[in-house]
Amino acid sequence: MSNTINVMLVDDHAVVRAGYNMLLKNASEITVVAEASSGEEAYQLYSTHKPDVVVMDLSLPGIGGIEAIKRICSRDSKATILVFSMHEEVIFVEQALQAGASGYITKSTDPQLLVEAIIRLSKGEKYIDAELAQRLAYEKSRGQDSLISDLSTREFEIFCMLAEGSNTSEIAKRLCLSYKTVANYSTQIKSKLNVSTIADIARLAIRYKIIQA
Amino acid sequence: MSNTINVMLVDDHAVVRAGYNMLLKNASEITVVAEASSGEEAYQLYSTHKPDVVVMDLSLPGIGGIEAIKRICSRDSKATILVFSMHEEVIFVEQALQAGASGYITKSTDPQLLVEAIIRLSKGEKYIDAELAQRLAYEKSRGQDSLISDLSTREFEIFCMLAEGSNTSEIAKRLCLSYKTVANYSTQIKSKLNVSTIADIARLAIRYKIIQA
DNA sequence: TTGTCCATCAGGAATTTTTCCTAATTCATT
DNA sequence: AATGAATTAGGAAAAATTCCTGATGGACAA
Repeated sequence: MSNTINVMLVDDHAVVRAGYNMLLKNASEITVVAEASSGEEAYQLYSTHKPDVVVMDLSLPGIGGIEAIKRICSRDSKATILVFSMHEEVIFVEQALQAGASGYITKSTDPQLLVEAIIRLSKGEKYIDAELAQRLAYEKSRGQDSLISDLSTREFEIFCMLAEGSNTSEIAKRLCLSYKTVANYSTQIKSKLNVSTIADIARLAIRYKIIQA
Repeated sequence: MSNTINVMLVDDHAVVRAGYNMLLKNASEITVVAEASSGEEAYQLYSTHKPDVVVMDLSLPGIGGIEAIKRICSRDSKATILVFSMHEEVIFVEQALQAGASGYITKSTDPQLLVEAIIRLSKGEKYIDAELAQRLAYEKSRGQDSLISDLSTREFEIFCMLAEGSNTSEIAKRLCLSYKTVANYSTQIKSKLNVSTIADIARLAIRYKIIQA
C-alpha cells in the first residue's frame, strides 16, 4: 500500500489549477486525486474522494471558499483544509480558521512551501504563513482587531457580498437563506460596523482590502 | 538559430509564475526567458531581455500592471504584451489596450489558450478573450465607454454623495431638493452606470478616483 | 448534566426606499 | 420658434429595511 497524500485542488481558474498540479507532480509524496472549480463542486467531490488534504482558494464563484470550508467541515469534522489564497490580510486568516481550515498560506509564498504545508497538514499539524501568523498574534495581543473581525462567520460572508454589489435577494439565493434572514443580517452588520449605508460597507471592505475597487 | 518565442512572465505570485512556467514548458515553440514579480522589475528586465512577448498580470504591487504596460511601450513601441488577468470586466480590457497591450485573456480561460495567444501575438496579431471582445464591441457600439462622464452635473453630484455614504434624505436636505427628486436621480444614475446597487456606485467612484476608500 | 450564551435562521408588521410613470419648468441650441 | 436635454417632483406600486420576537443547535462553564 502507498502512503501518498491524496490532495484535492479547489480553484476557479483552470490555468492556476493546472499549474499547481504540475508543481505537485514534482513532490512524490503527493497525489492530486480531484480538482474542483467551485465551492459546490468541492463539497461534492470531497464526499466521493475523501482526500487527505484539500487545497482551497477563497475566491470562488457561487458559495465562496469560506462557505465551502464550513460545509465540508460540518460534513466531516476531520476534514483537513489548507487555504491557498491571494489575500494577505489577517481578517481572512481569522475567518478561514474559524470556518474550520487547518492551514493558511498565500500565493506569494515560495512554491515549495505549498508542498511543505500539505505535508504538515497531512500529519495533523497546523500551518499558517509565518508572516501572517506574526501579524495575527501581534494584532490580537494589542486587541487591535478592526470592527470587521467582530463579525461572525455568516455576517462576514454577507458583508463581503454586499460590498461586492450583490443585493439582498441575490445573496439569499446564493447562500440558500431566506430573504428575511439576509435582510436582518444586513441591518445587524451595519449596526456592528457603525455605518448606515451599503456604500459605507463597500468602502470599508475596500479600505481593509477585503475586496478590490 | 532557433525560432522559439521568448517570453517574460510578470505576476507577483511566485507559485502562479511557477505554474505558468511549467505549462509553457509543454509548448515547444515557447521559451520563458525572464520572470518579474512587480511592474518595476518587469520594466527593467524587459530592457535587458527584450522578450518577444510579455505575459502580464494586472494586479501588481507598486506600479500596477497598466502603468507597467505604459512604461514598457513608451520605451519600446514594438513591445508585445499579453495581459493575463483575473479581471473579467470590460473596463480593464479597455484600459490595458489603451495602455499598449496587444492581447487580453483571463485566468478563467482554457490553459491551452495561453499558448495559443502567445503564438498569435508573436506573429503580430492581436488576441482578446472572445467573450470580453464581444462585450467590448457591444458596449462600444452603444457608445457606452466613459460611463461616468455621461452623467449630468446633478447626477454626478448625487452620484458622489451616494458613493460617500449619504442616504437619499440626507442628500435631499443638503441639496435642498425633494426626497423624491433624489430618489429618482438615484435610480437613473444606476441605470446610466449599468449597476444595481449603491455598493457598485461606491466601487466605481473609488475606481475612478472620484472619492477615496 | 444543566443552564447559559451565542450564532444562525426566519416570520410579522410598520416604515422607508425604490422604481416607474408622468409632467412642469427652464435653458441652450438649432 | 422649436427641439431637446436638464432639473424638479408627485402618485402608486413594489421592494427593502427595521425592529421585534422566537426557534434551534452547538459550545462551554458551573
